[in-house]
Amino acid sequence: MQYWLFKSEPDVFGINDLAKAPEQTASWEGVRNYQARNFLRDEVQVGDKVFIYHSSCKQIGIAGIAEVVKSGYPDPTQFNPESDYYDPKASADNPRWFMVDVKFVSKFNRVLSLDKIKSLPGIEQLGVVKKGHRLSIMPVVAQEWQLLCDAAN
DNA sequence: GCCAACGTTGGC
DNA sequence: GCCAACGTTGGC
Repeated sequence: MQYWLFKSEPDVFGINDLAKAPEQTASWEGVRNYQARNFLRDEVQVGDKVFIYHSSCKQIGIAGIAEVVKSGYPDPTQFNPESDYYDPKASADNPRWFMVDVKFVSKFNRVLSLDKIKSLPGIEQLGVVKKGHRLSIMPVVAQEWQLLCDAAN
């Protein structure tokens, strides 16, 4: 079992949207970055826990927790010319982009803010605190996960 | 809305 | 395969 952090813009899809989704489950579609794609395709597994991180918004930080309920499979939006995520170079035989399904687990009483996260000793290796780190899917080690959960309570 | 940092593209 | 130009991300 591994831990992850998924970034999202709450204006597009945030922790509340996940909580309100049918069966509180949603496809994590639209990831268009190769390194993040590789995580989704090869490493994210059913049962893994995921921090939902809100970016580009008023309250930046970790908003809650989700759990992976389906591991990597081709993201259908890449085949849909109507979609913002359409990729003309992708084909059904040779899909380029992958996604997983996640289910809502919990929402923090308050967002664990980026400022607070940065202030935690021992968190220096977490991608999200590094300047210029733009990866939207990133691994979190168990120690960091625990630290962040403690800080959220 | 600014801008630094980063990823991707495409000409050579 | 280099690298400049361009587009995007994301905190501020």
